[in-house]
Amino acid sequence: MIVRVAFPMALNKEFDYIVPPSLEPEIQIGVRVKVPFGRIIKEGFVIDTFQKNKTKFKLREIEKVLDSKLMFNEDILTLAHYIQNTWGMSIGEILAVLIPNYISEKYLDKLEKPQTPKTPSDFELSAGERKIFNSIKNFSASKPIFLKSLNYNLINDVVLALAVDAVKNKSQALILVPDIILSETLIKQAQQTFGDNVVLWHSKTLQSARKKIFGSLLNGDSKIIIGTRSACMLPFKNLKFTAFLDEHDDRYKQEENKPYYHAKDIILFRAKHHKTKILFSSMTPSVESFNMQKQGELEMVKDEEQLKHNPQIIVSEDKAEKGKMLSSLAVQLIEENLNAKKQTLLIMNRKGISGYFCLNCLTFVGKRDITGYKCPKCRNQIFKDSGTGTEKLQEEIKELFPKAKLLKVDSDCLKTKAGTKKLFEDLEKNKANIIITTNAPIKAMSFKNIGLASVVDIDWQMESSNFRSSEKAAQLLFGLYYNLALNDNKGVLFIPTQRASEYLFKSLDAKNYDDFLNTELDIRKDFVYPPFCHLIKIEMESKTAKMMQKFSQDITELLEQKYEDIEILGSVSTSRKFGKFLREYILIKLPSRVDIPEIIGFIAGLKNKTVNTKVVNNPYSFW
DNA sequence: AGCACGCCGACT
DNA sequence: GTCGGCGTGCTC
Repeated sequence: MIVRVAFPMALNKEFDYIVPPSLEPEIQIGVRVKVPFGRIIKEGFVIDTFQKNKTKFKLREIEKVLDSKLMFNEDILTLAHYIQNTWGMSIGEILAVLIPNYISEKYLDKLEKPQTPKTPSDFELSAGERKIFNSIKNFSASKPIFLKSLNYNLINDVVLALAVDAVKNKSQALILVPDIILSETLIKQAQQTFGDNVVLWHSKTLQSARKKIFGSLLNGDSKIIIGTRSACMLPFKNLKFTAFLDEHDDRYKQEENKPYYHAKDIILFRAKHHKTKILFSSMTPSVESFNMQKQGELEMVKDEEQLKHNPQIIVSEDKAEKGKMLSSLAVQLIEENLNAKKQTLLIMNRKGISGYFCLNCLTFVGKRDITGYKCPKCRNQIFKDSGTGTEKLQEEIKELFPKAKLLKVDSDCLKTKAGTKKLFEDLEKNKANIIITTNAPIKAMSFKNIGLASVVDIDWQMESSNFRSSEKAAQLLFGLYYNLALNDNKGVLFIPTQRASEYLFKSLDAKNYDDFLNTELDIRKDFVYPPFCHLIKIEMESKTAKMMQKFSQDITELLEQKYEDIEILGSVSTSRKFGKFLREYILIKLPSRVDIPEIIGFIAGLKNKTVNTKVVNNPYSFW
């Protein structure tokens, strides 16, 4: 017998070996083996078996079979092939991601018969919720369903009811959320109803818990998994339902580490095998989903929520004084809001610093690499940064409103349960007067006391080179607007901008998100951006600008020669330096989703010693 | 990706 | 002489 073995290394090739007759009974697709590889012995995954040598090579023999239980099944192998073709990684590397070393044989041995699911206490749905639940249930699994609603409680109730309904038949349901800490309400509600059969999966889930979850899923237990994006790759046995809450959230795309997958693509692929019903929900749908809806690729279910009041939206071109962040109108609005004993929410995303101060003599030394740098005045080597945008804003607020209770929410605070809880309590109990935050957890926070919300640096967000920047800005602004509108207390949304004539602000002024989506879609079509083309990004990193330039020229020429109908943008340089490395990227526009594996493979083959590359299919980040 | 071979310069 | 720099080529 011959086996095909995939090694967990960045080599897009598999290797065949002879199985000595004594080991044949132990061999199956899904076990790991020890084999001679060149001069060394390596561990690899058996991904195929044959009777005859299909290669021109003289094969060597495997040395040892490492597992008596399967480490992966057909479903996971199919998924691995899909990931390889779509996101470009070797099968062995992908399997190493999908089947981490925490599956121990011991644990798999202990598996029992599938547990019989506990009967959930019947889910209480209101009449309106029941209607929506039924209409979603009546759709077949052939198209994803979009639940458009402004009511978080309704979405949670309906999604949980659908999940509970799906697992009744010895199957599994997955509820994906962008952020686990901000999904407390949903999790508590799920646990109350379904107890131990609710399982949480996120980056901080402990190894011991992961072992249990893996074993349990492989065992086919009925579970409702609530998790962040990586949960889409779990070894489900019979996944009958998947929900994407806040489907427009970019955190469903992984771009830092390989594989650079999008959870939606993974689930859409796996759904074919599992016959999974897919539900997207959001109050501000992504442009991609909106287009799918227009193309008839989505079933639409709308919940017509009555807004409690109609917040005033002020889009203002008033400039702040030089060196200041707040215009006089902004100051006036904050003051009025303070007098009305309501909370002010100031959102600011700019994290960059403008430079460094010498800690000894307070000389400003500008924005520079301070490693080993000495202060020109006092030769001191210790520096402090000038503070981020939010810190400057904080100083300005303190000066203007010394009596106001100020709460600064940094992204670190939102990473911990305690920090998030404290923030929500402070908001709920009206402990803070002015809240400054970098990214607003608007979905989970209380707007009960908020009378004024403002995004201080929306222009900066929109100036980014990301073609999705308008969309992201719109989702933030409309999200704020809807949340203000869902509360009784006559909140005001204040947007300082120098681009008030942009279509985003026209749609915002008209309080019409669909209008924004329509315009945005037209623009994407005119300029040929997704969903009207497919993008591949090649990131390059090099110490020398010359090598990088040559490499990007070569790559562009080769691609243009080889493929018709493609457009190549760039290279785009970035001011960001990583140590001594310069970074640039090239964007490739493909007319449709054709030939992606081929192109990714082709690019991967264009290696250069002095230029490191990273190829990202369907990129979301552009620095 | 690893790993070895092999061809060069610069040290005990 | 030999230690080590990295360019090249191969692994079933």
